[in-house]
Amino acid sequence: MTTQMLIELIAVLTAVRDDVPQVMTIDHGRLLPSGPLESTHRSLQAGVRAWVERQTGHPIGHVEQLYTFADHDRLLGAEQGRMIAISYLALTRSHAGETGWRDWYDYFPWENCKTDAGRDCLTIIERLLCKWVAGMDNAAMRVRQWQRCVTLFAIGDMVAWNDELVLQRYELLYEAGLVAEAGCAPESTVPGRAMHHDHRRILATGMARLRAKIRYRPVVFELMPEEFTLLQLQRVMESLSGVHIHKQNFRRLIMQQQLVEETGGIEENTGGRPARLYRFCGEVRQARQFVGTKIPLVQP
Amino acid sequence: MTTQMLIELIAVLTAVRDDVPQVMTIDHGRLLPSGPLESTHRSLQAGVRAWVERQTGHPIGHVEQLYTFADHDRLLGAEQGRMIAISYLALTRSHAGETGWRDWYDYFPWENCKTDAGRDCLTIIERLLCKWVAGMDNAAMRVRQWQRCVTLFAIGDMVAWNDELVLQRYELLYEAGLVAEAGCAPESTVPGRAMHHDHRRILATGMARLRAKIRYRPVVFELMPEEFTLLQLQRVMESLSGVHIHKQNFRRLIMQQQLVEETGGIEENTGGRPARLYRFCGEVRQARQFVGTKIPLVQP
DNA sequence: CTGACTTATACTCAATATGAGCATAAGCGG
DNA sequence: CCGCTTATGCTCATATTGAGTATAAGTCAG
Repeated sequence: MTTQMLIELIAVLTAVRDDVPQVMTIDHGRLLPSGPLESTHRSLQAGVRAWVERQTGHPIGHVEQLYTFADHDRLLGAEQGRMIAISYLALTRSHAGETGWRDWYDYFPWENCKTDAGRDCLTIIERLLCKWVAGMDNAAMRVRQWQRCVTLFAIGDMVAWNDELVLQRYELLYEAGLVAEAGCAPESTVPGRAMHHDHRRILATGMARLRAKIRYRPVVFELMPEEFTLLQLQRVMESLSGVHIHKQNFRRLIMQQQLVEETGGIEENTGGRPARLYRFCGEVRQARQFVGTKIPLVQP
Repeated sequence: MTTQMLIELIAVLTAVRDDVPQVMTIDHGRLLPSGPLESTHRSLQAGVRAWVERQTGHPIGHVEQLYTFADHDRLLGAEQGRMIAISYLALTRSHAGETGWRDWYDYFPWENCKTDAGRDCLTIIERLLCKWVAGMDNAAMRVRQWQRCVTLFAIGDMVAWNDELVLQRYELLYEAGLVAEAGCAPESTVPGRAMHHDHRRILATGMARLRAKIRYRPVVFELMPEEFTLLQLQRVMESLSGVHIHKQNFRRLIMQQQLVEETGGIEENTGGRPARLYRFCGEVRQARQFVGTKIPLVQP
């Protein structure tokens, strides 16, 4: 009846360096840190921590579960039984000169619509999707799938770009055969680095979760240094979400939510007027544990 | 190295009957439908569907993953290996005269602050928590834990009740030794039915997820009949969230989001003026797949 | 048939939140 | 000094939200 199971733990470990969100990888950027659950692991989280630290030498902070997979793809041979993957999102602060870190947007250039490179990538995608839809037999199907392309990739500015749909966009590209993981020809592939197995898909899940979460929980501060200026905070939010923020409104919102307090320090190297330094209010966070970090996001 | 694993699938199957949210149970309300993942199951979701239908005879609709557990409690004997539980939230429509359905609030009476019974229960809890905190040695700990009680249970109306913190509240009561699952004496137990293992905790997870999700995704309609009046929709939202809604504002929000359309039909048995019947707009939902169902919730 | 009571539906109004921009401050390098 | 940068304070129109009033259209008791 019950077959033997192999449980794999996979981590999307994220940090921000020089305003660029990064993910920890192994195998030259082709795999996320991962390994089987062992009997010595006291819990799933402990197992994730153990594997990440063993493979990358990097200790991790905040950890939360993402998703558990057991797809057809993950079926091993009949003798070995089934494979189940439990994925986690982990956040951490600095990382001076460690290897294994890669930019998020090396894997998902189209998610970085703030930059010209991202917009160029979206132009390519739009063309390829158009071709994909045009090649369908069924007219109703064509309409339906084009509608999907339009909403997911905000084609033709009838729909606004939704930064949280990272996974849905990746899955559409996969279905359309435009990513290397789908086994397509290199010339019809969208820009962006591929990964082994379904690790890029898991990375997409983690990015989506983080983009969603920074909007209603003060998790950004897990990625910030102890002291920071408001512009630094804003740049981190922008790079994570891939969307511009109106500076004055951002400050207003952060201040009125009382998530940060002045340290009294001053950052001089701003390139302009010196900026006040702030720190995250851990105490207030304890008291009103469940407030959000609303951010005024603006379209590019 | 790797030990043998037993994967258990657990479902929080929810429906609404007569404006009361209900959960499907087995073993006289002491367990959620559950069973081991078998090699015949094509996927995890398929396994959940199979177990629920086998144990309850009820086919299920919308399914989404909740959480994967592998706590210490779930460690089997050294020979058998470890046990992992993957829990799912499932939604379904009607259920005429089936057995196994139990009210949510039989297990979590304090979550139903709309009713007098719920408010009475909260009074009892407040007293018991007060006693629990008072019995602590460490003064700093006393302050910290009382702060936690105040925010989670909205004691003393400095903090507003947050209906999404179902799990956090249950965990606080567990820590305080006020629920039967914590192995406490029956006389110092908070009202509410217990369950075997950690199934009540999993139910709390499902309730919290659903309460959170109805705010930003049109999932309520999975629980509604084909046609309904706006008051019926409102009552379902209220009973799920356990919070009152301002009637006129609710209508305004639902209408302006264009989530529903008139069927042309009229419901006569309202006890007052007859009401128009509506249906969920599936087509619009397809087009703008990712809009939310904002609801204007009001404190009691 | 009338009046009390129910629910349905339309509309108003004030308080707040949000998006966008202006203005001034305070550093830099020439 | 000027022109550049970023920081920070403030205004203003608009949108969203919370709360209430007003009216419509049924039921039921007498």
